[in-house]
Amino acid sequence: MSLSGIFPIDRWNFTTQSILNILSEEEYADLVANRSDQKYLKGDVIFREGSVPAGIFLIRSGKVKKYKVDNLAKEQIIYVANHGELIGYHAVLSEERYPDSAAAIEDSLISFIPKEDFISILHRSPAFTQRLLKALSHEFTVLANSISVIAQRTAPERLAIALIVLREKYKEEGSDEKEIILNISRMDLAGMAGIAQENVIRLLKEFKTEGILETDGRKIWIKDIKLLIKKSNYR
Amino acid sequence: MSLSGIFPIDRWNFTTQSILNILSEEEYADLVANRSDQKYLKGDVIFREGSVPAGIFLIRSGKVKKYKVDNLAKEQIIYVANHGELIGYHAVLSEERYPDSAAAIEDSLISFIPKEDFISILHRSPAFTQRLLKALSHEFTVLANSISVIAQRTAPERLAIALIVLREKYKEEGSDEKEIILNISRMDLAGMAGIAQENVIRLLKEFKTEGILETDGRKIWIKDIKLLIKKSNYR
DNA sequence: TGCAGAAGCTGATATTTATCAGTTTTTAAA
DNA sequence: TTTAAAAACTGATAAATATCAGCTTCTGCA
Repeated sequence: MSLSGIFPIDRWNFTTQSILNILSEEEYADLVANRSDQKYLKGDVIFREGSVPAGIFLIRSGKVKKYKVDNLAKEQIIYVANHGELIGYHAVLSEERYPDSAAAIEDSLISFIPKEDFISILHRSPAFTQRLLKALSHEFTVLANSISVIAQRTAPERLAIALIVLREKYKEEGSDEKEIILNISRMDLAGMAGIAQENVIRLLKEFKTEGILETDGRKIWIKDIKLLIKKSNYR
Repeated sequence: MSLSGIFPIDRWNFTTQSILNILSEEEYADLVANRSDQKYLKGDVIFREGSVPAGIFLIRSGKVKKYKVDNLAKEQIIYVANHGELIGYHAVLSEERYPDSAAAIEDSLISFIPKEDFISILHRSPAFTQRLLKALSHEFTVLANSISVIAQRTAPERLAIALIVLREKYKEEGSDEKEIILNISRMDLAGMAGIAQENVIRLLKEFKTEGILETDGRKIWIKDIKLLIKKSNYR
């Protein structure tokens, strides 16, 4: 599933969206039996780096950024998780503290699942364990890819890549592709691409004059995905 | 296990060194029954990004870099694996092509294990599967950490961090700490820290005048680890 | 609807880092 | 032990990006 046959979009997504599908109805029911649902407003923190995990989170609706704050500097966004995805399970599995923080980038509904229930299903379902093993292995691809991009690409390329990836995440099933609107702060965009917020704005303006996108306040509407892919200089 | 109580060295290492310990003697014997051993000279490529995996590799002796080459640009080193570690298993587990390449950075002896044997043990030993799940989850910590460092640290800080991490990898059990000698090319150092090779050399010279290290040809001898940690500016 | 705070945006400047075009030193093979 | 190739190193310059200090426009709440 490559975007326009050029951009390897599968290299940018974890696959936790589908791992719960492998559970039987009964197993799924048991997994979520003791869940507690909570609404998070845009900007609300879900968990913080360094704290001890008590369970995992299932994003029912909304979008969540996973990020690290180095020293007192700006945030680096590691990943943007969408509805249907699990977050916070790494720390449970590795028996460590959270290596990163998570916060809602739009209003989100999120289920908390106690770690005991997660571990219990893991022990009960070898198929689920295998599926998780596969998902975690794929994450290596995604993260290695990010490392290489951040280290080797120029700022305009990184911003273009961030926009392409976000566009997929904001794409709603069935709706007209031309109507995809990114609703994300310049700060978060800067955190994703690893560049200064001021330069994000300057680059967006440049992209605008090149006919790649339109903006309206914080909203970004990608008009020409082919041009954007060209800008990203991928492959 | 933090270095000098400051630098979180555990954030830089995968844990595949110990995952085979969980196997029974019989399971281990079966895993390596059909292995083939091969010697790789410094610089030899073990597998290449994009190729189809046929098995996994166990590093018997030596050191291996895992890296990505973006477009035609320089290599970005994702990880340096030491003797005792497994490599190439992500692609087998995720049923994808290799997301990165691997090459020996010193003469190494490496066992190739057919993927069927690896998968077979995985199905046979739930304990091994759990251990692998834990190891893969820990990798998230390591890679997320790398992303944040590459995106947010200055060149001297990144080089200092690379040297600290390498020092641990070159530390031989039991030998005098003062005698640790890094034998690594400036090119590989540049690939690890994500900076130009010329600047690696300039920074090394700077570190030398500050009394942090000594060099002799390609060899680097870290004289003052405390000063180096200070240079890395960690925490 | 007015208003305050947040976020978006701008231009000027400083800083960092890469690039280029070499020279010198090291390494390993003949 | 010579010697050619590779790697280490140097200085000058260019390019990319961050920082700073401010202005403007949104946004949501009273």
